Amino acid sequence: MQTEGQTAEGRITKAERTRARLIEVATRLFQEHGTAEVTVRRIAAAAKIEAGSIYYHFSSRDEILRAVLERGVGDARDEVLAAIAEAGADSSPLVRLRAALAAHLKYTLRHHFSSRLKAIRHLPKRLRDHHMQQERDYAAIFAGLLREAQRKGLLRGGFDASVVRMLVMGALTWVAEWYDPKGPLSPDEITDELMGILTKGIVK
Amino acid sequence: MQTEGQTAEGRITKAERTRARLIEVATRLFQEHGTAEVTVRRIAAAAKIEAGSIYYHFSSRDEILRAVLERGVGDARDEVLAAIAEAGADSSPLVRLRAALAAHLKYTLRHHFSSRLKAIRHLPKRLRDHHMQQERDYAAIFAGLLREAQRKGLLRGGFDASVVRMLVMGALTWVAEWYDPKGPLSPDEITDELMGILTKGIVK
DNA sequence: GTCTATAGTTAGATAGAC
DNA sequence: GTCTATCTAACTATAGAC
Repeated sequence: MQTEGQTAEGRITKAERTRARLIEVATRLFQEHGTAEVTVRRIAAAAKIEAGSIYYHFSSRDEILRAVLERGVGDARDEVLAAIAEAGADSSPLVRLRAALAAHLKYTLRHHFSSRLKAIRHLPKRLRDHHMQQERDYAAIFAGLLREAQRKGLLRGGFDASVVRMLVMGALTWVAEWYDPKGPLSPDEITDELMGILTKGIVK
Repeated sequence: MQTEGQTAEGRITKAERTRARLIEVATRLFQEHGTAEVTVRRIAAAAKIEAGSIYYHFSSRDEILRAVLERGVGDARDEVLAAIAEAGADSSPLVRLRAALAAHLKYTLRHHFSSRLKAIRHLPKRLRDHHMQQERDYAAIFAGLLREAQRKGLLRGGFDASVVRMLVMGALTWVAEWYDPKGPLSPDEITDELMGILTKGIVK
C-alpha cells in the first residue's frame, strides 16, 4: 500500500513535506483563533508560502479543514489507546477508564478538541458523516470500558450507561473552555476529581 | 429608569420592535449556523428588511452579536432563578441544585448555549470582559447552592467544589452537542442521571 | 424608519511565468 | 513546486432619496 506523495521506496517528496507543514500550521491557527477566523492567506503566511501555492496541495479551503480534522481524531484515538494499553489488559476496567479519560483530557487541552468537534457541522454532508463515524468509533472506546466494568459487576445498576458516558466525556471536553494552564490544577487532578464523583458521588 | 427606544409613557416605538425582531432572528441564525457563518445580509433577509436598514438599529455586526449574547445570559439567569424560587427557599439545597441544573439544561438545549459562550472570545476585549463577568455571576448561582449544601453537612469532604461545579455544568452544556429531541430522553431525565452520579456515583 | 445604490475591503480561487 | 498577478464574489458599512 502506497500513500500519495511517497515514492515506491518510501522517500518523502517535497510536496509531502509542504503538505504536512500546512496541516500543522493550519491546525494551530484553527485551534487558536477558531476555524472561521482563519483565512487561506493566513495559513499561507504562517507556513511561509504564498497564498496561491496552497492550491497546489489542496483543492479548497475545506480540504485543508478536512485534513486537519482527520489527523485530529486519529491522534486522539492513538493516545487514548496507548494509555489504556499502558494500564495493562489485566488491570481493572475502572483503572483503564481513568487512564483513558486522562488521555482524552490531555489531548483535549492540547488541541482544543471542542472546536474540532464544532467545526464538523460546517463540513459538506459527506465529509461530515465520515467524521461523525470516526467520532462514534472514538466514543466506543470509552463505552467498551464502561460495559466491561458492568460485566465484571463493578457498577451499581439503575443508570443509563450511554448517558453517563456522554455526560462524563462532555464534562472533560468542556474543561478546555475554563482550564487555566497557569492555575493550580493539573489535568490528572481534574481527572481524579471526576473519577471521585463517578465512584463515590459527593453526597454523604 | 427609562430604556432607550421607549417613551416616557412606556409605549414601545417602531424602532424598538424592529430591534427586538432583529435580535430574535439573529439569535436563531447564530444558533443554527454558528456565529461566523451568519452575515448581516442574512439577518436582514430573515427579518424581512434590507441589509442597509440594519445600520439604523445597530452600529456594526458586532453590536448585534453583543445584544444577542446580552439577552442570552440574562434570560438563562432568570429561568434558573425562577426554578430555584419554585423549589422553595426552605427545600434542601440539593433539591434546589437539581432544579437549577434542569433549568440550565433546558435553556441550553433551547438556545444552544455553547455556541453563545464560544462567540465571546471573538468580541473586542472590553465587551468580552463584561460578558465573562456575567458568566461568572451566572456560575455563582450554582456555586452558592453547592456551598450551602456543604455548610449544612450534606456533602462528603475531600473534593474541590469549584472543579466539581465546572465539571457538572460542562457536562450539561455539552449535552446540546449530542442531544436528540426525537430521542427517548427528556432534559429532566438527563438531569436526574447527573444527580444520580452526583449523589451516589456509579460504582458499587 | 426603511429603501436603493454603491463604496471599500477582503475572501477563495485561478492562470501563467519561472 | 512556488511565485506574482488577478478574477470573481461576498462581505460590512455608508450616503442620500423617500
